[in-house]
Order: sequence, then C-alpha cells, then structure tokens
Amino acid sequence: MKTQRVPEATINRLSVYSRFLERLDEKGIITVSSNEIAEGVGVSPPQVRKDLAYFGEFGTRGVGYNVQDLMRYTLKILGLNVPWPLLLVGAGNLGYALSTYRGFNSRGFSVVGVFDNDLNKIGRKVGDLDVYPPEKMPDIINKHKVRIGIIAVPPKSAQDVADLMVKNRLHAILNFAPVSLNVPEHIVYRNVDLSVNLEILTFNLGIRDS
Amino acid sequence: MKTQRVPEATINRLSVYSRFLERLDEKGIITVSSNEIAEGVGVSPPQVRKDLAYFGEFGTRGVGYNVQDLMRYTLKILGLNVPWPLLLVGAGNLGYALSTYRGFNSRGFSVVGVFDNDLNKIGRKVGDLDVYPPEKMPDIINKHKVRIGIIAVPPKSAQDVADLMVKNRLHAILNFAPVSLNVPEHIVYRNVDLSVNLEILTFNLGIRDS
DNA sequence: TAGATTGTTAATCGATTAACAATC
DNA sequence: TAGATTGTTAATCGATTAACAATC
Repeated sequence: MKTQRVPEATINRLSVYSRFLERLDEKGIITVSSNEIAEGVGVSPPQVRKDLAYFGEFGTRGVGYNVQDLMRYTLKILGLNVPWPLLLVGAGNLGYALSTYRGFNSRGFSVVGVFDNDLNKIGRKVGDLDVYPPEKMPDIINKHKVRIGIIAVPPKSAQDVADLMVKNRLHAILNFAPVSLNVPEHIVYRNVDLSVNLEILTFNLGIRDS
Repeated sequence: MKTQRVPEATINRLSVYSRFLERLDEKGIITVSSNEIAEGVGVSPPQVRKDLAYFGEFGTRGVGYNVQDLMRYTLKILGLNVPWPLLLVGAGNLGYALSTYRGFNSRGFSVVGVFDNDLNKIGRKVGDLDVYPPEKMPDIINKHKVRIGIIAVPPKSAQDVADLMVKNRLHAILNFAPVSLNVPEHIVYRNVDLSVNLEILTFNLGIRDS
C-alpha cells in the first residue's frame, strides 16, 4: 500500500465497489473489468482504476480483475477483513434500529453493548442485548476490545456521551445526534446528520421547481 | 438567486450554517461576521462568503450579517421555509426511529404516513400514526400533498418500494436500505448508507494503526 | 475619515478524466 | 502476434483560498 493522500470520495466508492463485487461473486462471476465495475456502480472506468491504484495493482492487463480477489482486497483496505464490535449509547428508537440494522451486520459490525443513563431503560433488553448504565462501559470495552462508539442520544446529552467515550479510550466515534461535537484530535470522528440528507433533497426540489 | 452550478458541499455547509445561526439567534446575538461563522462551524471565512455568494448578497460591508435575516435566507435557500410532509415505507425499527427523529422535526419535516405490506404491522401504530397498506398511498399523498418518500425496508423489497413511489408520482426519494436503486431521471434521489459511514471510520483506524 | 468586513476575482490546490504505454 | 485491458501520466476540470477593491 502506497501512502498518498486518498480522497474520501475514493473510500466511499471502494465501499460501493466491494458490495458490487460481492453481488458478482454470489452470481458466480469470476472475472470483471474496470468497465463493467464502472457501469455497474455508475462511475467512470478510469475512476475505478485510479481508486484501486492508490492501494496496489490488483488486476491483470488484458484480462481484468479476479472478482473474489478484488472483493477481498477492497474489504481489507476498508478494514473489513476483521469483525468490528461496536458500543452503542442511547437505547431509544434510533439506538434500537441501529443495533439491528442489516447494513451493519452484513459488513462485520456488531453491537456488543447498549448503554443509557435512563433508569427506566437500564436492565431492559434491546434485541438480545441488555441495556447497561454508563459505569459498565470499561467492562464491555475491555471484554470485547471495542474501539468504535456510536452516539444515538438526544442532542443535549451528545457531548457528555462523547466525553465519556473519549475518557474510556475509544478510538472512533460515529455521532447520529443532530449537533456537532468537540472531540480531541486523536479521535476518528464522524457526524451523520440524517436531516442534511433530506435538506439536499428539498434544495434540489426547489431548483427543479424554479 | 444566480443560476450557477452549486457544489453539493456548499448545500451541506449551508445546512450547517443555518443551524449555527439558529443557535446564535437563540442567544440573542444580532450580528455575525463570516469569520465568526467560519470559526463556529470549522470552515474558512472565504468559504462562508463564497457559499453565500452563490445565492445573493446578504451582508453589509464593514458590518457583517444580520443573524435573523441570514438564518431565514439560508433556510429559504434549502427550501425549509415551508413544512415538508414525508411518506415513510417500512414500519420496522428504522422506520420507527425515523418517524420520531428529532433532527427531522426541528427542520420542518414530519412523517404523515407510514406504510408496510406486512399484515402483522398494518393497523398498528407507529408513534401516533397508523400503519397503512401500500394501496392507501395515493390517498395520503393527495391529502397531505406529499412529495418526498423515505424507504426504510430490507434491501430485497427496496426496489419495489421505489417503483411504487415513482408510480404514485412522488418527486423525491431518500433510501436507507443498503442497496442502490434504479429510479427515473426526473426523480430526486439519494441513498443514505449508514454502513459506509462506519467503513470510513474503520478505514481511518487502519491508517492510524499502520 | 479610519477601521472593518463584505463580495469577487485571480491563484492555487486537488480530484477526475483522457490518453496511451505496458503487458497479459 | 492481435486484441484487450490495466496502470499511470498529463490534461482538464472544479472547488477552495488568498488577496483586495468596494463600501459600510
């Protein structure tokens, strides 16, 4: 693997490629060209080759790419060659939905601990997981070697949860609360604002209308 | 409003600016400079000015921007000066979470109809909404003038749901199923793959580790 | 007027794509 | 070898930023 600044869009597309390759593999297809991948996922063929070239030479000139091999390479690049235990804070509706989300499980992610500070929720079940109080966090993190925490609490408590995750030495945080948080430089952080996605739609509808 | 190709990143940032301005307004702050906005949301000051310049001249040289005015302008640009009724298909966990998601309601979005073809779910309640069978879609769409549909069903049924939404003349679709869908050119379409967000984290953790 | 901050142009930076040599 | 397709370089395109004239 070369070390060169990889555009985030490339990572995004690698994720899409890997899913497409999984589908091809299920269909028993052995070889695929950059043209076919490009066609299948809606990008240009040089884009596909360039994206892969950041990480190595995976194809055979004149032939194409071996589907299974390339699938494994792309998953490896994304870090998906190993399982990822997740810690989830917030046992509300969103937390419940995320803990059972198919798109996570099919990629090797699994929620191993659900936390909430609401006494009414602690001790209850979310799927087949118990809801724990925040004090239990170190135990679960150690037991499952958790590195990633997901925040699915209301906006006001989100910063506190992030602080707690940092204190408990998690390495990465995915925040679903519609608020931006302050985390130290060394934490890999990402905010998923579901509403922004809708707002991009309403903006585009506005453009179409005028 | 000028017509010029606006980068999607700009729309994204406008959404962030508008939230920041709401916070300033709540605090009773009257005037704000591009420097303060930039500082507050983590972008460069010329970026803020450039983003706004796509849509008009909203500030006063030597002074800055009026917080309330700019807040209203940005919301208007995003199409958020009017309420947006939403139609949601999929009465599972994710559907339930989305129908009560705070981040939606605070921006003028409200789910007005929940649909599912699972006979066990039809007739039940999701929050204070009834779950309807797909046949009821035209009624709800007409009654509430719905333009946007949200897909929160498992991957296999997602394409069918999209087709049904297109047939029922919705204008925009937000897809939460982890699968890419085919929709006609005239539909404003967007896929939210929650898993990709986690994969960008795992990629970055991999980079840090090496 | 002096100081401040916008709006905009020009320069820079980075990502995508076209083109083609390498090579199976 | 002829045909095909990769990997990579150079050209293009687009977005961000630096700089500054306009102007409150």
